[in-house]
Amino acid sequence: MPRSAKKESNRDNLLNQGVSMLMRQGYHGTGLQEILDAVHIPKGSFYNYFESKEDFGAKVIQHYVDPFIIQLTTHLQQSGTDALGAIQRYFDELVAELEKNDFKGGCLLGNLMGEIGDTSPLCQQSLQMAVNRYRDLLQSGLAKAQQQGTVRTDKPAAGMADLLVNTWQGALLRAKIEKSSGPVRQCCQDLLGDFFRPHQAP
Amino acid sequence: MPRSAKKESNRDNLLNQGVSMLMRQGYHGTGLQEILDAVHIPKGSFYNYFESKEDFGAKVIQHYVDPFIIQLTTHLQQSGTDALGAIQRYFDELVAELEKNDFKGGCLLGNLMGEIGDTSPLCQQSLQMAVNRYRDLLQSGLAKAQQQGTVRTDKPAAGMADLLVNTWQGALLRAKIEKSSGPVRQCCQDLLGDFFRPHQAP
DNA sequence: TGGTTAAATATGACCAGTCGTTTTAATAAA
DNA sequence: TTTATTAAAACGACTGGTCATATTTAACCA
Repeated sequence: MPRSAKKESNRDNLLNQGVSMLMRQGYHGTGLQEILDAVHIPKGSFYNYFESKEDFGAKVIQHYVDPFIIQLTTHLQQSGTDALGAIQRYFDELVAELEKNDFKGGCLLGNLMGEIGDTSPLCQQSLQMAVNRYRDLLQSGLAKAQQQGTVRTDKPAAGMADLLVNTWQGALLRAKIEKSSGPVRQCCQDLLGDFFRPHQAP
Repeated sequence: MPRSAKKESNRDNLLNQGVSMLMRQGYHGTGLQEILDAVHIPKGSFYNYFESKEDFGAKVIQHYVDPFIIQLTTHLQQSGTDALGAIQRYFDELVAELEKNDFKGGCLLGNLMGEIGDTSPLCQQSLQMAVNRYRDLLQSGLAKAQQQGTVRTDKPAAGMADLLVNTWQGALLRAKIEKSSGPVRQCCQDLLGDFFRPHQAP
């Protein structure tokens, strides 16, 4: 294996491990040693891949959000005539995975926004970008649903996307401490199934 | 000063300091030494007041929520004929304080739910109780508003209270990383000003 | 092509400092 | 004096980060 490929592989392993450990144990609750042990990379090598723990955290945040963008994009592309249904099915998948994980972890973005969102400038910027990417995609999906007549048009799609993201985050926190998917299911029902629907039947 | 009184005073100082430091820096991001220095209590004395850091965290959570309960209760009692208005004014005060603090900290409950909500059983239980107390009070306020005709009655007050709490938490996280009160203002507008309102004008 | 060297990368011992907690000694109350 | 409480020192483990050394790669000239 060429050297640069191994470096990339190591880097990727660190990021993947970082995602799962930072999500479950938090930023300050996770030591570098713990992550490095898990992927069998020596302590001294860490700083060949990342400038600092803070830099690593910022990169982990970016790395985290990619799969979600892909997942939601796929749903939106697959169901061309029913964007709202695509969004609903996407969130259903998230709920299922949350239940599979016994409500542990939740969302890395939400957890880190709370923990270091206003103490680490690097991570703050990374969180901003990640959340905005996600919100923008959701917004485009809701706009599509508006055109299709399944979502009310008297409110801007941007505002609804923000509301959906925020409520989802809050519901995830509740789900975490209640060990129940009730809050996140309620979130989807209240917003996608009620608030976002057009007032008048067509 | 009698001994027991001083002990209570020390205990209270530790809790107050704990609230502000845990809110700003998180649980694992705050050392006991830091808290003890701030209130001039020797390190060795800490375990006379609390069994462990985790126990301290759980007590801090309980201590945190009391003022909010009082504040909201006061608003609800003062404006007897307009419960919805009381809730709105209460949240307006929260927004104002958030702005005063430059969007730092946010909500201790939200931050700790994300950071240690599923790793510390003691704190998890304390978080559950604190959030439930708050949610229940909000629910009673919304139920009152329903009786007064200012809030829709086709949805249970309990569900709306949960939705409000969750959206507020998520909006606080967003406000924190965007350094803007936009998200929390939007939260109040969307829910209290729109979603919770009766469908038909009277 | 083969051999040499310089640059790039990987490594683990080690740093000073801090963590939460425990033990022990001093102090105050009874 | 006896008993209970407080405080100080010390504990081992661990923190993020550094650095000299070892190893590998690539560039060069013969």
